Amino acid sequence: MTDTLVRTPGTASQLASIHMDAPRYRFAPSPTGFFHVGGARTALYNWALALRTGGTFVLRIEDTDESRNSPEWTQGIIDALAWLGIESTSPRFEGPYFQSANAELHRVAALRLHAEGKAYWCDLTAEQIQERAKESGRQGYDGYSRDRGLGPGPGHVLRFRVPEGMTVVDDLVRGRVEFQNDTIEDFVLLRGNGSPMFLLANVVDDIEMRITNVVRAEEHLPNTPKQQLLWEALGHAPPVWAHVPVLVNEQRKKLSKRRDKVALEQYRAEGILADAMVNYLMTLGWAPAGDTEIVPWSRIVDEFRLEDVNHSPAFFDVKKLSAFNGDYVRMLTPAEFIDAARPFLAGDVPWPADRFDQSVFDSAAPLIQTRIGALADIPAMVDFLFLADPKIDPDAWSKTMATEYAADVLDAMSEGLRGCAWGAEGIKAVLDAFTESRGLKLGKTQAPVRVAVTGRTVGPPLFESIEILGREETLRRIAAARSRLT
RNA sequence: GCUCCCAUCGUCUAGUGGCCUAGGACACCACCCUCUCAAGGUGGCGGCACGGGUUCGAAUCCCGUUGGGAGUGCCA
Repeated sequence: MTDTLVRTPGTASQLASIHMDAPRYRFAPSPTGFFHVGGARTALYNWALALRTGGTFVLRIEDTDESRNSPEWTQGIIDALAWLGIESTSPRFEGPYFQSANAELHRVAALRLHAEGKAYWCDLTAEQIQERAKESGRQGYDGYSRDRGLGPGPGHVLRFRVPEGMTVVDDLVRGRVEFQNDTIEDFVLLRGNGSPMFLLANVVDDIEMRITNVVRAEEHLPNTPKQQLLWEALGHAPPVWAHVPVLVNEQRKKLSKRRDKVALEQYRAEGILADAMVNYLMTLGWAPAGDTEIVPWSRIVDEFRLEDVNHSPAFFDVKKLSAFNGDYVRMLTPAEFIDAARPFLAGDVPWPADRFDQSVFDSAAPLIQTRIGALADIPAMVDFLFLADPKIDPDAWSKTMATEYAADVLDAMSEGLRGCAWGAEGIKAVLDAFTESRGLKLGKTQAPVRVAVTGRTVGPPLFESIEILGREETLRRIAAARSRLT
């Protein structure tokens, strides 16, 4: 790492050159134990941009808060990014860096600001600040220690001396945003214990890592003038800012882990395909050209532009995600589908592990591929193939077996299936014969058979299912159901 | 409260002054297909928050109102 930061407050030509090199984007999550879908979208935006500009995606773990630090959480972030297609082995990828590793650098920068008169020490406690605010009727810190000339000491915080004037943030998605500096309080750079605050650490790291483009969620917009002031105070031209709208729930509140399902890992565990998640996330706040939103990543990389990102918050709609996923599941080749299903057929499944037969599943797979929203729906759709006895749904039973032809259709199938040619066609012919002889509809007569064999009224096509199940087992199930009818 | 952001069908969006009688997708409804359920096909429902301007002309530009949201820590 170079130390462009601490030494020289870059000359004009240096500043210019920073922005002429290939852009450097960054994604700077704090490790919190799970990966937020909002973070996923931000990461994807940065990744797409880095790819299309020939730039770099820098991953920095913002772990300066002790309570948010755990090595396995960092691994979780890297795994989640990899799942999204953001591979740490890519030449476009850099990091992970750890903010905590730069703590000394942050302090040096803060002290330099103090030496230059751009920051000052303050000994007021949070309570004292509150009291003063209450008395004066104004909010926040009032700059009490600005000219007291205090030095460092136990419990003394270092505050940034916000200059007079106005700070203009040029934002690629927001446009020009103006902040009057007198609405920005002298914020803390160094805590009473000497440790650096996020705002400082973030800026120092960005400078240190030669970040040229900061693309992050809108919630950081109010921080931006402070950070820009810091960039300038440290002698550098600020990066190109872009604040994308936040993701919200149905109440239009920012997605929070408390009330909303936000963990990427959870969607993954439910069998949302990575491609579907990526595609869906990219359509929140942005849309590809044309009349379909289902587009390959390569097209997204070609077309995505921050200037086209919507300005208002987007509702993270699980239903639409699921629809996207259904599309992606159906796009899979049979072999790909079987492969994708694999993790969902072991472990917590409704059948005993030793009864599972991969080849049986393989032949049933095409029948269920169009029938699931997420991969986790698969077991419930094929459980009858691997259970010793089908799990009979009571409602399905009472509804279908109460018909006056239920016993007869079971008898007819029992009889006909014994000698028919074994295949969906032959099996269907048996039921057809009975159905016609009674002047009924196939839709009616198949129901008792389906319940007897699979336990449910809905499921994959019956005749193919029976074919896969096998003659002997089918006959056994039909007989079992028939005997229950007395 | 203060600072900032935002405002097109229920939702995600297209739209950058005339191609808009506002397009697509999800959801929903109907029909077709059909052994159930899906998938697929066809059609339907449904929107420029409101009020002023500017303009020959406004969803598109300006102002205001209203309504949402974010931030407001010695968290990140």
